[in-house]
Amino acid sequence: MTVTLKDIARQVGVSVTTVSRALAGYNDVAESTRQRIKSVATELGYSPNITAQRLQKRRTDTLGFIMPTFGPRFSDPFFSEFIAGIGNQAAAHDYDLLVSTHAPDSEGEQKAYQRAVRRGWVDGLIVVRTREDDGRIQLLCEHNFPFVAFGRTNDEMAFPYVDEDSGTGMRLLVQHFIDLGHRRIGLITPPTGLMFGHYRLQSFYDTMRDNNLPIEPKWVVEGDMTQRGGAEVTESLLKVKPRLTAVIGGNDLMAIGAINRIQQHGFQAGQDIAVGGFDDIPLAAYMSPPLTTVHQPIYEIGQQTCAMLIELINGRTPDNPHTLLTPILTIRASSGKSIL
Amino acid sequence: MTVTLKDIARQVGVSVTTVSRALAGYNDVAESTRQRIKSVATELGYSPNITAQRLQKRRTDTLGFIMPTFGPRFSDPFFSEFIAGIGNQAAAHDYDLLVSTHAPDSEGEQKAYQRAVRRGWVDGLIVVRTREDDGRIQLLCEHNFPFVAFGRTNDEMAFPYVDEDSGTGMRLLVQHFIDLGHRRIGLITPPTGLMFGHYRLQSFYDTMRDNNLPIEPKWVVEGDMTQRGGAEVTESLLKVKPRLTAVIGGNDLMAIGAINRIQQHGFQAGQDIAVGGFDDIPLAAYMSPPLTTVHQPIYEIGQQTCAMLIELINGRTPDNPHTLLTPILTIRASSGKSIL
DNA sequence: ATCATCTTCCAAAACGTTTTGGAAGAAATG
DNA sequence: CATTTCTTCCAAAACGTTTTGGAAGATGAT
Repeated sequence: MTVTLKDIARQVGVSVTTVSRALAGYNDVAESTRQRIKSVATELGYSPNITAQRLQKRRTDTLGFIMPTFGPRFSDPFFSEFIAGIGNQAAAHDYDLLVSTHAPDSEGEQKAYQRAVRRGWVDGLIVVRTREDDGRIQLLCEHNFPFVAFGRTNDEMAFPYVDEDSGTGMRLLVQHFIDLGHRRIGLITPPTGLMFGHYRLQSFYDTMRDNNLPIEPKWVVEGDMTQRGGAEVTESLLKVKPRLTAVIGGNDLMAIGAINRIQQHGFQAGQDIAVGGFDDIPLAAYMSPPLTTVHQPIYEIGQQTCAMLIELINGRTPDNPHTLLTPILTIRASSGKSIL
Repeated sequence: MTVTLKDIARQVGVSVTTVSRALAGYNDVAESTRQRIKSVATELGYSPNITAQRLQKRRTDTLGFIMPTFGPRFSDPFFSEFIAGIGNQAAAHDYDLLVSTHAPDSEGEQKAYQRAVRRGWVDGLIVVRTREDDGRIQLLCEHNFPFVAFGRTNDEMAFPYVDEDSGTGMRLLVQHFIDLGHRRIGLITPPTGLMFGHYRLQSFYDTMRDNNLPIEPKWVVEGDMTQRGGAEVTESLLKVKPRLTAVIGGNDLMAIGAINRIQQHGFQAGQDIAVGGFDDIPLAAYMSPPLTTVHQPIYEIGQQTCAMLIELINGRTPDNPHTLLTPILTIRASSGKSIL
């Protein structure tokens, strides 16, 4: 039932070629013919078949984003903001965005990436939450498939990425606490294997050492990036003696979980125990107490990542294929006052 | 450079047809030939060109989801959970999910829908946040395009949807407050035009009336679904004399904004002023005070909506094209104790 | 009048797949 | 032996577009 070039051609009494070229705006078709063609086209309600165009052009004008979701049920404000960033950027360049969700390092995820590297599904991929020895990135590099990552990796492979300078972010946060007089600071790290967790953990150690502060192994626990997980592991941090005076969450959700558990134990977050987070999700400012956190411009990162990918796909080399964004420490009430 | 059926055919010394049918598992090709073909196929690393398949099959095996984002920068946990729901369901049925973001009722949104109804982009659409006189739904109905909505509309057009029973949800919440002894209850409504806002508002009025409680116009203000907006309009609610004893947010984010502003004014949410929300986003339980809210199973709604759409696309009539989910009131500390 | 140059058009190939409608030969049936 | 029925294969068409490489006629230059 859908109307094709052939239909128009028949009606106007001209070849398919001419119709195609008339509509595409080539100048080798008489203006009068073009007008007739155009009017018939709109009359019949013609619109080109996208799939056919794609087959012919051998490109899909589609970007892929495989969301690493932890657990089937899943909600992280990080992702809705990030998707908005890449989505808007993609739309601005007339690209579609294909999204699929898979648990990190799962079989489904692997299949999805293998499907992707076979040309013809999407023109390029956006990879987030890079991991140590990241199989996804190795695969993409091997197949020479266009992609841009949000995050670096430990391999020495060269690939384009945008990343926050997690190390600096952590340093700012820890130093802030130290400057307030804290000596015993706990840390809830992201799951082992995530690169940004690695940088943050490393920088946590470094900053403490640079300030000649010792760290007990018990001060560092691992969370799963959710508020629930953050709350649970906070239990063990609260058992530490002598008591920790500050706790840092590897992301805002875990920090929020920590605050929750701290208050359940009868302490005041921001007074008895200072708390800091990472990301500055929109809700961070609306917690009570409002959360001190390292601000990451997620939306902009999404935009930049996407823009870089589009450059890459179109054969241009991005001017800065290794963008490192310096984070800003946003101080709010949860870090409390000086305890000196 | 990509390997096609033709390459395999040439190498094996057989026609393209035979290769295609061998790989597709038809039984009109000798087992020995099939084996040779298969081994050559894997040897060459063949994978079918998806675009060509789509052109031939005249279906894209792709679902579309046009996310109504308020403002360029945007973050709502609702959406990441919803996307996870539809995404997983789509993947389970071997469908891809195409996501694009547009401001509600914007020109871009209109174009996106118009693009969609032209067959060939996606096989079906998922519509969320239905509106009064929803132009999107009218368009889709006119073009007889397969879609399923999360939410009803005021038109009497028949279309498949999944919806929460917002009216009942609001009734539960309001009655809960009334039972606790509240008489002056404020409401922050979602933006005018959103159907679920309409139901909630209506049910708010109804429940108050059924309890013989009057409502002052000043008790009802409109928010924009963000925590920030919720906080701002709470200002005017706090000016009401005699003082409101309870405030309901049209969604959790606005309720959180309200709590924030209430506490800035020196009141204790849950003690001086009770607060309730809608959605039960994962963070709701981790607020301080934890938020009393109407639980919506967003992930499941996403799954159901998607499953229904796939039924529809494949020509099956869903067994229940008008699913209404009964919400559950989740009582936490923010609604406080009885004030009688 | 001849040749070169525009202008306007189009047939055919191509993109990579699936499906249709047989054909050729082998095997089974009468 | 003559038919019928399997088995195994394939050429060609189809999906709807864009691009290539001209061709035919008109116009201009000499």
